[in-house]
Amino acid sequence: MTMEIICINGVQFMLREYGKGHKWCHGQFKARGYRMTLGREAILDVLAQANRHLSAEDIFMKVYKVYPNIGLTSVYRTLDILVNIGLVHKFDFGHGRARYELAEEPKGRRHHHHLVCTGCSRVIDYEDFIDEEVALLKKTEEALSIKYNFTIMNHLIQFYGLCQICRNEGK
Amino acid sequence: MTMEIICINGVQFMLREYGKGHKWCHGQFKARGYRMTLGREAILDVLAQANRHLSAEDIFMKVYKVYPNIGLTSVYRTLDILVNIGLVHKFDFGHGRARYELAEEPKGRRHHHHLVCTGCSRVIDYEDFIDEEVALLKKTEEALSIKYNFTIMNHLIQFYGLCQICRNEGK
DNA sequence: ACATTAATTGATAATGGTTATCATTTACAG
DNA sequence: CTGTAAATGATAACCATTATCAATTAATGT
Repeated sequence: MTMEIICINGVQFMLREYGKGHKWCHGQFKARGYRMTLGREAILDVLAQANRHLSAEDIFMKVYKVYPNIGLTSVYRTLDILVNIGLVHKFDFGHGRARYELAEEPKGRRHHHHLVCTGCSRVIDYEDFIDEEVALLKKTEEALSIKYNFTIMNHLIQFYGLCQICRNEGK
Repeated sequence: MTMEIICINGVQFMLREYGKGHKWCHGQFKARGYRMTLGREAILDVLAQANRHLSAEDIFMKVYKVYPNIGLTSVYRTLDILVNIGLVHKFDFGHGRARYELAEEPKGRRHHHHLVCTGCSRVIDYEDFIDEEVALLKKTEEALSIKYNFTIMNHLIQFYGLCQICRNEGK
């Protein structure tokens, strides 16, 4: 893992390279006229280290531990920018709050889909696609792009049902 | 289309058979200890006649025209029951409000997936699956069921991107 | 380094979809 | 017809998200 020291507002930061790392994120921000701040840096850090889809409040609390000046509003604002840039995916499992996760998966995590339990709200990620599945998905996206003249940027695939525990409770 | 007259609270109602029709819905309600009321009847009617995913307020307004006694609260309550029974699917396109549609598709409509434009929030339904797609989806569901011991009841597949209009505006 | 300026911030209030409360009404079994 | 628990609608509460706005700050040019 490569490292680099940068300096924001007089404070030194280590830029770790998770996949397309922070350095790259900085570039993306800058290129679009956004400024890099301590808060945004910390939010990116939290997202990069998370291994689950976090809610805005989850992110706020994690950032707060490291940077207590953070405000919930800024978390929402930054997430909004990140989603628009395409760096972050925003999901909704129907539990009343949105969930966010880095589009470029750090730590070797890969793209995954979700199994959502309608009983206990648990969400299981699975990423063990069969090659056939990936190939067909790609083919489907291409066909849809052409047929509906629609540029596909991302997809969301969720299976709803009951996990083992909830199924047994239903007896 | 078969018809049948029933009587709720002294008022006559025609039970139309949309796919698994109202008669069947009544049975589902009763079997679970719920009562059939004018409001619920009207909500089912609206859902059966809708050809797009409606929000709770959409449904409220449509029902109101036919049954002005309806309250928004009851719409939410009934939808909640219908979702739990499995008669209605609840979607969230990330626009701040949930969308509902009958699981058993009336009027010959079939199961479909969504193209969601992140620019204008438009939602395009498509139901022209390739046979291959259906077959693989089924296979995937079976594999996931076994691997994660998870009973799959439903799935949600959405492709996010830009429609023609929004893509051109982005220039 | 320093000054300038517009982007960013956080505290606060407002918004809006959904849910809880509760007294009244109503479906329906006996 | 009656008893009773389910269902209702009006209202208030809830909670995630957004808008507002004065104060702060990152980045640019000097």
